[in-house]
Amino acid sequence: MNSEMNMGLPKTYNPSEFEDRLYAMWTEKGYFTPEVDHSKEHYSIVIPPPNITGQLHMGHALDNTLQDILIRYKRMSGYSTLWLPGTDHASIATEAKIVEAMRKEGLTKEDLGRDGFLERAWAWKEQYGGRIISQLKKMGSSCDWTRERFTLDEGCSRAVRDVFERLYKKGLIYRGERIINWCPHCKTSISNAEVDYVEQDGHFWHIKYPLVGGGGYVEVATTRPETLLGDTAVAVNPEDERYKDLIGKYCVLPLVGRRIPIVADEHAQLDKGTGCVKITPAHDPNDFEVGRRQKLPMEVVLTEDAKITENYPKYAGMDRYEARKAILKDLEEGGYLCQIDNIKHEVGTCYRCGTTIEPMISLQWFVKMEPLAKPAIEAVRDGRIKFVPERFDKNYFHWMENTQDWCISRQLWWGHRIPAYYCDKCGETVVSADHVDTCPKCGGHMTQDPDTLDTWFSSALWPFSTMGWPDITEDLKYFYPTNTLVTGYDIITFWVSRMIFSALEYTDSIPFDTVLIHGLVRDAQGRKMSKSLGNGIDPLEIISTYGADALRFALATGNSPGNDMRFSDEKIEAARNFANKLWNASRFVRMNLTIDKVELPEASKLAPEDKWILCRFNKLCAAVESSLDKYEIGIALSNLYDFVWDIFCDWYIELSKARLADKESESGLVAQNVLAYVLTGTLKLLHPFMPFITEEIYQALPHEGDAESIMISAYPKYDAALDFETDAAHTDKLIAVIKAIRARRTEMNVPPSRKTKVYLETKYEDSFTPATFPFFMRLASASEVEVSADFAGAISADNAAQIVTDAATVYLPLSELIDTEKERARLSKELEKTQGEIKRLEGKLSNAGFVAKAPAQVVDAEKAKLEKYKETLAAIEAALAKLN
RNA sequence: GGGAGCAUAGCUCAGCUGGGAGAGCAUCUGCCUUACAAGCAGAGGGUCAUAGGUUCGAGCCCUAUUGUUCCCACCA
Repeated sequence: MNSEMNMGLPKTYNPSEFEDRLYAMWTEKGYFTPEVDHSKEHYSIVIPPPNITGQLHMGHALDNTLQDILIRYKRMSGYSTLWLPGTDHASIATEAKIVEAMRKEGLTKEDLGRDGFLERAWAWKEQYGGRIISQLKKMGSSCDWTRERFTLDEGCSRAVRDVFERLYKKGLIYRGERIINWCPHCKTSISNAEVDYVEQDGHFWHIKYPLVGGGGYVEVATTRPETLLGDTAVAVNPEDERYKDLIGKYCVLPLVGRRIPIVADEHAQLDKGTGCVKITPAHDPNDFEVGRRQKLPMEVVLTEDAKITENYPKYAGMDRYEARKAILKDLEEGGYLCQIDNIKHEVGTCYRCGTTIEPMISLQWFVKMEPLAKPAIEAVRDGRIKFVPERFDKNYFHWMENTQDWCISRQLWWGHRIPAYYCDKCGETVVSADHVDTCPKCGGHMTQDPDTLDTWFSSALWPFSTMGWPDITEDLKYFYPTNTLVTGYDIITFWVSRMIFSALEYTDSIPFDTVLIHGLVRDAQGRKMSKSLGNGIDPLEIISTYGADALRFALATGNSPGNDMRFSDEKIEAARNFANKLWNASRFVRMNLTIDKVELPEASKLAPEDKWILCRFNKLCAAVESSLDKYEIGIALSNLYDFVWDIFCDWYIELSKARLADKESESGLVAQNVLAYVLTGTLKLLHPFMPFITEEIYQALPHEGDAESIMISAYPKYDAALDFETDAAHTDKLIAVIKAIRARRTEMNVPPSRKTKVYLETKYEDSFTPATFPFFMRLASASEVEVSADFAGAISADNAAQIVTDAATVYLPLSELIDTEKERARLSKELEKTQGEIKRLEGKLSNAGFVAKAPAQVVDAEKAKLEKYKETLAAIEAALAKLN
């Protein structure tokens, strides 16, 4: 074939040559931007907005591959499809990054001031915030970039202020002094969800607190001895007989000398430690509660950078760990330290920086969760929102049912500033979405709260804030609620649950109906990919060496919802090989096409193998659709893989070659049309998974009368007219016989170059018409073929290998290679095996319980199997008889 | 302490509502058969973790056990 015939398809598959070009073409044509078309159903997804600080990693690659598959599938299936992209301002992460960069220049936040800092932050966002977006484009993500949003843009900010005001007025947002998780490194509060508990080695220090007035001591134990400075009581359980007499008495706090009461509180457990607990209300969440119940004073001993306060001059200014050492030394010298245990315990750390968090008493803003959680639980319980796989709803329920009030204020500058204003003069608090300058009460000047909101507060509004809410825009009316949310199980609590209660509260609607959960992408050894391990695989490098389609294929194949997956070189190579296979099969088809318009010939003109491939293709359409509708993306893709490789390439293309020898003949033209029809359809089915290669090939194939781009063509559907099941059975028999011949020849070490005559003894002569003879010559090394219902002794069994299949008995005249004894042994073995099967089936069918209780179609299938085995048995017996 | 997942071929994993186990890679054998050696044709390899149970029938459902991973929880 010369190269002009091969328009648009170079000999080697080189994805980097066309991927960017096609993406630019799609964008230019505006295919990613949907119409608000009320005659169509909508399908929408909002992207989990990546952090502007982020670089594309395998997690994003997987998440976006899955979303793009769904979006492209729905788009081709006739929905008006919106995939709304954007990025997250990521308050802590971004601020930390900028502060770090400033530190290198010798600058602090305070040096720049709030406005100066924000200016710098925005400049940083302009410079780097788009990086991840361009990386998403390399993946082929068909997001509507004309609708791109940012959690800190004007619209999202307005939604945030609006929600804050509403919740405040409803009493669902309040400000109060609570124990919060404080990160001494980030110097901000963080929510409970942002605390990671990691196991660490630690100690249990047992300390004696002498009783006032002598008469001994109480022994308490702690993992954080430095908090001793803040103790304002010792608690014992009211039921504890050992300490009954001590309740109401006082002990002396070692090193400090403060008199502290011994109180009775449920918090102290009888069977734990000594039964006495030191109470530090300002630095421990439990103790805080005890302090409230017992009306204990609160003693703050740590500053916001976790140093001891001025109140304790001996330790003032020491870091918490320095202070711990110093205090332990002093305790020991004072004879207060009585025992040290080594323990492993879970220590709370900041999920961003890993610093051990410090529980602190602090004035913060909170969202009251209980009233919001209730309807959110209900929405999942009654099935309006579905998790895929379902088991993740347990996670969700557990979190929602036990969630505590959400601390939303952060001591950061980069983020949504809290829309609360305090009067400088009278102290009045006003919460308002609009800026407030003067106090409505006294006319004094009002100052806005300096704090900003938790990043997740704005992410929680993402599905509707991005569509213009609180305005009721056309987009909101048409595309909201969205359909599918695709995300990893690691952010169900952070994000998914908060979107659900937010949407229900503010928009009176669910935000999406399905949450598709995927797992983590791990490395080849199954380890989490992480910066510190340095085992991360860069998706962009994978794209540049193997192509985006291969990456997408590797991530989607064999991936089942909710499960982690491993990524390895073998996997990506297998994916690339598949792309290459598809490429070459397409080249074959393209170079054999003389037609410039593809039309499926009428059924009467189709050869059996045409009907066979059409029938298989048709079933594939049904299987892919049903898998995709169930979010079984991995299964859909493996069906496609098998079809392309085993069915289309290994069999149909090979079978078509005989007729393509004369392309202009009627049968040659039929073959061309069927080849092109099935290939085009297969490309369409594959397009959501591998958008680039399918488009590139589609453009090289004739597609007159079809869409100008594969991405806006119609997704192939099951078509009853193509269900040629009975005709396809002929080709199934043909394939079975060819395979049996090949296997036998290999077993007997007959080289492919040695052609043999094939004698086919069969009662299915319809399946083995002379039109099938060339297949035996091409695919089974046949020199010629003869078919008969019964060769009746015309062939000597001593001179021919006998191959028994349920469709035919084949004789291969290979006289000098025949060892009668071996033949007999082989046939006897097959006989035995077949008899075993028959016995098993007969047993099953004579089982009254089976026949009575199994579904009729199962029983019928078993009966049919039995008949087949009986036929095979007869054929083997005949073959054996001939050996004698 | 509570909850969940996983355990299937040498490796990595599929296996949909129960009807005699599959793929990729690896291994072995033979092929440059003009789309593809990133390929073609064959082959070997599994008491589906263990023990019970339900069922006519269990990789699949139930119970327990073992190993493993993860999530949640304020254990002084």
